[in-house]
Amino acid sequence: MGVRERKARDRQEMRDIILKSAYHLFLEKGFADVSIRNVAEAIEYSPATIYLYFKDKNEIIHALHSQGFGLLNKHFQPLYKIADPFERLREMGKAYIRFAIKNAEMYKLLFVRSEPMDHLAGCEDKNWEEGDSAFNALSQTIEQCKQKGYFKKFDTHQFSMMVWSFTHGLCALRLSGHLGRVKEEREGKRKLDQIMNETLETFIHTLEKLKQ
Amino acid sequence: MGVRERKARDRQEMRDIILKSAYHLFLEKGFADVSIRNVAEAIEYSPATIYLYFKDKNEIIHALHSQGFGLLNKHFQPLYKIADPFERLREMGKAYIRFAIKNAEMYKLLFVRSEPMDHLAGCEDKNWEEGDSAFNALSQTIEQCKQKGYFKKFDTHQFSMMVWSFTHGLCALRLSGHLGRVKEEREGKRKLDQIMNETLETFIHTLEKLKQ
DNA sequence: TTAAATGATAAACAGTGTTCATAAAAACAC
DNA sequence: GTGTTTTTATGAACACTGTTTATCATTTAA
Repeated sequence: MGVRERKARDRQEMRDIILKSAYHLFLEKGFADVSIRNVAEAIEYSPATIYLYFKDKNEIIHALHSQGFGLLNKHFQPLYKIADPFERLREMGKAYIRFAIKNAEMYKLLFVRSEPMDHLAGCEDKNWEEGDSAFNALSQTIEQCKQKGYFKKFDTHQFSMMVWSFTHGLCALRLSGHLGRVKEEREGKRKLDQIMNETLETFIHTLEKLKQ
Repeated sequence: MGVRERKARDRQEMRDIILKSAYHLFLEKGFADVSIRNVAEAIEYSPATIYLYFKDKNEIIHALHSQGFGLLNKHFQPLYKIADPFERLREMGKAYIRFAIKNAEMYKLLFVRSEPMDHLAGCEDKNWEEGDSAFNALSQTIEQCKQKGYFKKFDTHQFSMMVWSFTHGLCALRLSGHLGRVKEEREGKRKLDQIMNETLETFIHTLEKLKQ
């Protein structure tokens, strides 16, 4: 009797429907403006029904959070083919920024909002595989750069933190609207995407000078 | 008859009372968990009264936003005495991070939340003096560094953007809880503040190598 | 003293996340 | 097939949120 299995399958299916609908609404209306009632209406169920499949709104957010990291890792995958580690590092920066701009709401969910991290702090024993996976990709690339003569005197972990901090900072300033407020941009001299590329290139350029 | 003047004074006084109370509540309960009704109760007035002094919640947020920049600029003021521009740059980084940690909710209001920037985008003609002031302090310091032989081949504005991106990224990751989730920290090897200092030092160290 | 303007508020509107008793449907035991 | 238990779904409610409006008291102006 596979009735238990079918029920488990049905349950997972329902969870997926809710998540998919919630994600679409996030993309449409932005993260802050989606309510449980919106999701319920979209899937043509009562709001209370959602609470049969998710403990609360945070659990939905966290589920999307996990999916988002999967998406980010997918964006990174093609870059692992790049043999030269420094070139790969540059392309990782570009890919990271592309991801942040193309999936703005998702990026905020992954790296700006603190709710998912708080939720994660609750279950402390559990490792944060998705996050570590992305960070390890960076660390490994930097380690390989070191073997090619870059950043020789620097600690790999600290250097990775620094690179991540810069890249995230650039994306965060862009998504929060602060980048569009700097004088030069306000005067319309440059487009936002151009500023981001130039700033990334400036950063990469400083790293380039750290060879041997 | 100074009745107009007195009324204007009373009005400003009431606005200050509301702002002060709102700020205290923000510090206590965090930005997201403060409502107009909370503020009203704290000052012992009806919620509707607040709307006589502020158009809506965003205007309160934006008023605090302005005050926050004043506070940040105050934190920077002592640093202008430092003669050596590179040393000043380092201390600006430290001061920025100190400010972000000590005034976490305010920092989020200033640099993470997008509402104040959206509100600012509404009145486009108005310059954003407070923000430019802080950014100019950074730009000038970097310009002076260039005169001392640092970053010679770099554009001042782009280089300033890069430095700001890094510093903000570090603070943002800390305040959103992402810094506490990196493997090394999860294993309890290092304290958060130590990580931030080390990462800043790593960054400063890369800049140091860009002399002449 | 009367008329107009201002200040303050209770009540209401439309929305939020969440809980709970109730009703319908499916699974199980006999 | 009947009766019982478990699962699934929901309407209604609770305690909130930001904001608006009609109403009332007070202060200013004529």
